[in-house]
Amino acid sequence: MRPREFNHDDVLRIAFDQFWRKGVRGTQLSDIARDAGVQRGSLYNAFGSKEALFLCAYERYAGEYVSSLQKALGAGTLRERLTAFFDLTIKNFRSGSPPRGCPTTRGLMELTSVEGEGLDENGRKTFADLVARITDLVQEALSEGVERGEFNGDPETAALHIVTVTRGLAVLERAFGDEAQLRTIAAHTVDLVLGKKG
Amino acid sequence: MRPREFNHDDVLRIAFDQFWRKGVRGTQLSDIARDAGVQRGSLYNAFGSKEALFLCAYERYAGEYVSSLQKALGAGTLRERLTAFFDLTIKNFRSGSPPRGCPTTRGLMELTSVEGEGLDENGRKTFADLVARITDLVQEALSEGVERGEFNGDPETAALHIVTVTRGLAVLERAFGDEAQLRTIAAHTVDLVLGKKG
DNA sequence: CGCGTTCTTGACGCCATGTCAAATACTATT
DNA sequence: AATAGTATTTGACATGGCGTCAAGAACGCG
Repeated sequence: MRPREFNHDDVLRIAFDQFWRKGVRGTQLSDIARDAGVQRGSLYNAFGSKEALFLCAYERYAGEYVSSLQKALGAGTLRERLTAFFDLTIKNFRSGSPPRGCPTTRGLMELTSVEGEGLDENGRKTFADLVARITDLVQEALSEGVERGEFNGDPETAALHIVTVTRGLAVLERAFGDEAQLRTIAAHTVDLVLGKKG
Repeated sequence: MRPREFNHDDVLRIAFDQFWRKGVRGTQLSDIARDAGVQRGSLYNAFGSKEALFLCAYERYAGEYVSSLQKALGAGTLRERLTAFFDLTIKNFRSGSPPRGCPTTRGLMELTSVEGEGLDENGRKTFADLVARITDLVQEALSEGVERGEFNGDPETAALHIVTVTRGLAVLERAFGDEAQLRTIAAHTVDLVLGKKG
């Protein structure tokens, strides 16, 4: 069989970069094909559709993202962990030039626009998985905090609340683009969850 | 001059309904035209473009939405007000069949996908305005709460936090579609802001 | 009663997605 | 080493939606 003439991973990286910068709708497969030095048809052959390519590229990113969050949530006091978690989240929203926003939230909203259909449901599941994985990481940190007496409350509910705030931050970033505002909200959230002095 | 053969407001209602159900991308102007009994060309003549029509339809909705939130935030104890605010927010996400999600968040994410361009910036501003208006309403309720001794804290920061949670709820609704989960987070947020017993 | 302005109508161009068949390049088999 | 088989590449094609435009239609006004 004839071998691929392009590197699967390179294409995913290039595609993700474009999707992140221009959105799914704003990115044309011909752009990705040009940047990757590949014919459009080859992308269809390899991935099936634009949305499938996006999901592949997205999942590749999601793995890296989750492990960086895991690292942030893994060391120090609970307050330090949560602070590092929010810092990384906000930094992620505001990296690139211009700030790129949150790929997760954007992708979810873009792909689940159409009601009740195949690929959209696929996309929804993919994004829901990521949110669930992040929630689990936060919950784990909170549970360890309970054991160490740094937190008393329900880790499950608190984790949901924290993750909800991060998704909300993604929307506010998109609406206002004000990093200081995001940091204020994040710090306030940590204070609310742990108590002012923590 | 020749008079319009269609009712401006009717078209906006029909358009908004479609955009809400199927998203901006998933809605075709021909659908709206058919449902409204209007030619596609007339829509272009009246509104200019698909995205402009969406923004018109959206602004029409935003006014109604904000005033319903205002009503929810205007009576009872602070706890009752915030609870009513979250109830209405969640009910709004979950109304229709299937649940339609949050038009604000969805629209924002869909329209601001492409970086740095005219209409997208327009859309961003429109949505940012709505979020700001809602934040103001919440902040006002909190300030009144401070006067009445029902809340002590910074109304501005707390309002930002609460609105951030509502935007996050919109994302979680999209991801999981679990109304009970949304209600848990909302109740938890009210407890955090006002104190458990409030 | 016509004049001008605005709205309507339907055909058109454009562009992006997605499809397909033929050509191609490699592997495995004999 | 030649050949059969398989997967990939390639470029042309079909489809369909957005947006444009010129010609016609309907009304207010002089």
